[in-house]
Parts: sequence; C-alpha cells; structure tokens
Amino acid sequence: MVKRAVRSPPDLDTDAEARILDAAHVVFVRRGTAGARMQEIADEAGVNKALLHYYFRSKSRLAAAVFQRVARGLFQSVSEILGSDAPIEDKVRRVVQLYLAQLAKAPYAPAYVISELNQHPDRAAQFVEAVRQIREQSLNADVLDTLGKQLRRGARMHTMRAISTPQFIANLASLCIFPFAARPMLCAILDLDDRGFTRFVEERKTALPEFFLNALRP
Amino acid sequence: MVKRAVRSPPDLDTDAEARILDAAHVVFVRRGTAGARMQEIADEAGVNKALLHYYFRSKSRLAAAVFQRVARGLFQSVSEILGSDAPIEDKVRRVVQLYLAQLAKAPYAPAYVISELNQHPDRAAQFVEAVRQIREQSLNADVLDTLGKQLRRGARMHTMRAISTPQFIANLASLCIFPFAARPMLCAILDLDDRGFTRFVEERKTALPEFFLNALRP
DNA sequence: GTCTATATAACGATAGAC
DNA sequence: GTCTATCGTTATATAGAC
Repeated sequence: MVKRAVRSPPDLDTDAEARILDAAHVVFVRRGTAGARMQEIADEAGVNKALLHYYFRSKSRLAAAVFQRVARGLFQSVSEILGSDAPIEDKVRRVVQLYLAQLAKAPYAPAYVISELNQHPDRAAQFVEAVRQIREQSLNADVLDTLGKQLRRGARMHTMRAISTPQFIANLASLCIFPFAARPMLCAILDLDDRGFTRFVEERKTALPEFFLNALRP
Repeated sequence: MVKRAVRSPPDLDTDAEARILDAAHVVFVRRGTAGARMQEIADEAGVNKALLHYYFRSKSRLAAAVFQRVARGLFQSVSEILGSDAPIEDKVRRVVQLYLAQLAKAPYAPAYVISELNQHPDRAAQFVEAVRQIREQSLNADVLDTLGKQLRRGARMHTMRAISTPQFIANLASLCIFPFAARPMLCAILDLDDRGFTRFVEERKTALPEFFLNALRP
C-alpha cells in the first residue's frame, strides 16, 4: 500500500500499518463503513489519528482494504472444498463443518459484507475481483463447472435428485451463513439468549448436513 | 407520533408526516441509519429539512420508526401462515411463495434489518417488541408451540423426519431470505447479471419447496 | 514515522419569520 | 405547518514540529 525503506528485521509484531489494518478490520465490521470513525480506529490501534492518513490516505481507501480482506476470508477456504474432486456428500459435510466453526469465531463478517454490498454499489466490483482472485489461486480453475458436472452425473445415475448449480450453491450458502448474519433476528424469533444460540449452533453441526443431504436424495 | 388538530378530510395523500416517513423508509433502507442524511430524506419527501425535526424530533427517532415498520413488514404475514392449522407441506409452500414474491418487490429490506441489528444493539429490543406485537395480533397465540407439536407428531407417525423447531425455522428463513439479502454476493459468485438473477428467482419458486420438502421426507 | 494543532467541510438540530 | 437562516458539533483531512 505504501512504499517504505526496507527494514531488517521487518518487525512485524509492532508494524504500525498492520496494527492499523487490524484495528480498522474490527471497527469497520462492528460499525459498518458509514458508522465507523477514524478516531475509534486510531484508539483501537493505539496510534494517532493522523497516522491512519499517512498509511492509507483516506477513510474510503482504508475501508476498501478492509472489505477486500473480509470478503476473501469468507470464501477462499470454501472455494477449495467445492472445487476439489471429493464426492458431493463429503463436500457438503466439510463445507458445513468449516463454516460453522469459522463463523463461530468471526460471526459478524457475513452481516458486514452483506450490508456493505447493499449500501455501497462500488463494493460489488471489488467483490467480483476478490472472487476472481480466489478462483485464480485455486487449484481448480472453474469450481462451478466442476460442481455442475458432478451434480448432473449424480442425477443421471439416480444417486441424487436433479438440482442446478446455482440453486445448490445458494441453498448451501444460505443454510450455513444466514443464521449467523441474522443472529439477533433469529434469537428474537426463537426466544434464545447467548447460551441458547450456542446450543442451536451445536445442534446444527449434525442437523444441517443431515437435512441437506436428505434433500438431495432421490 | 405527533398530536395534531383534527382535519377534515384527513388529506392523506399529501400528508407531510406520511410522506416524510415514506421517504425516510426509502433512504434508511438504501443507506443504512449511519449513512442516511436528513437532507436526502427531505429532498426525497419534497419538504424542508426542518420539517423532519418538527414531526420526528431527531434522526434517531425517525430511524426507529422506520426500523419498526420494515421489521414488522418482514414477519407479520409469515407468522400467520406458520401459526395456522394447515399441514406442514402447505405451510412450506405458502411461506416460500409469499417470501419470494414479497422480496422481489422489497429486496433490500432483509439486508437493512440485518445490518441494523448488528450495528445498533438497541434495535434488538425494538425487534423483540415488534415480534411480540405480531404474535399478539396473530390468531394463534404461540406459533412456535403449534409448529413444534406439528413437527413432533409428523416424526412420531413417520410421515416426516425428526427436526427441531429452531432448525426448521432457521432453515426455512435462511433459504427464503438469504438469496435476497446477499444478492450482490450471490450474483458475483454465480456470475449473474440482473436478468440472470430474475431467472434464478423464477427457478427457485418451484425448486425451493421441492428441495425443502424432500429434506423433510423420512 | 509519529505526534500536536488546525483547517475545512458536513451534519443534526434549533430559532424565528410567515 | 412550513419555510429560511444559522448555531454548535463532529468528522475527515492536512500542515508542520519533532
């Protein structure tokens, strides 16, 4: 992001730029881009407000850097699983397991990405670019194509019901991500407190693969 | 909201308070509470900025009024369906049909409610209150209880697989709402433009009930 | 690189005329 | 009720010392 003289050693632990980005990550995800304040980010990073501009020039550039990071984090690992040559059943189990574990740790990422994309249309192009980069890095060039062939073969051999690739992806993503993105909504409707939600997630680790795989059965 | 002398006729069509609330609805849903500007709302309503404060005192009160309205709109109709005495299969079909039609018209409501609830913890209490009011109005006092009994009876008679009420609700809500809340995300991943997304939704109207009901089969 | 101090602009809110 | 004009605050961003 910013050209600097080479240091030796790079002193990564206390690197101000990295600390600022981490702090920005926390604050932007918590408040949203519009609600985030540069002062709060500076406090969180333990540096002065002016330093944020030194490294990132403006709030919008800093916000863009954070969004890129969060968006990638949400999809890079799942893309590898879906693009592998494992059978559908394994893919479903592994994706569910991965997401439920990952989102238990970073539960606000989905809601942040969703609201950013809806409120700030420019982010869409940025997101498309992030997806493109993940596909490029991935061992499998075209994840959707691989998955589509797999789904059609399963339907042809009557080992599973016919389902289009978009519906498959949408269903899997919905069932994994939505309960975390809409956690406060779900807790209100189901009358759950924090412990209740934790139990819900625990139950879901086995209930969701069961539900999803049964839906695919012929 | 504000006490006023009775007018005859009420002149609802050009009622400034209603026009402001409608305008605020549009702007808050589009920009989020933090990103919305009172000036933009005034412009959208075709009135002066000062008039907003005359009717709603402050931005946060106006935001609260809008949130209440959007949250109720998302859940009042679905609550009636789930609380009715129709068989599970009918409920699923009707909920899916209702949501896919409703969200095609107001596609930004879910993302707005989700981000509000995540960024502004005070909204949670407001949302709980909205849910409570909907339950009260509903013909059926306890929707969750009715649904739970229905699910357990189905499992006991082996007409459907066992599933807990929270998992049932979470799955149904996820599959209906998430594709709209995360539309830009989904479009990027699946490489869909606006027409592609419309086709996706059309396909989903039949594909989703099929998927869901098959998942419930024993 | 990192700080203090300040410029500049935008926003929410109010006062007061009509 | 609805407007114009303006106040007070807070935000991003920059200038300049160290």
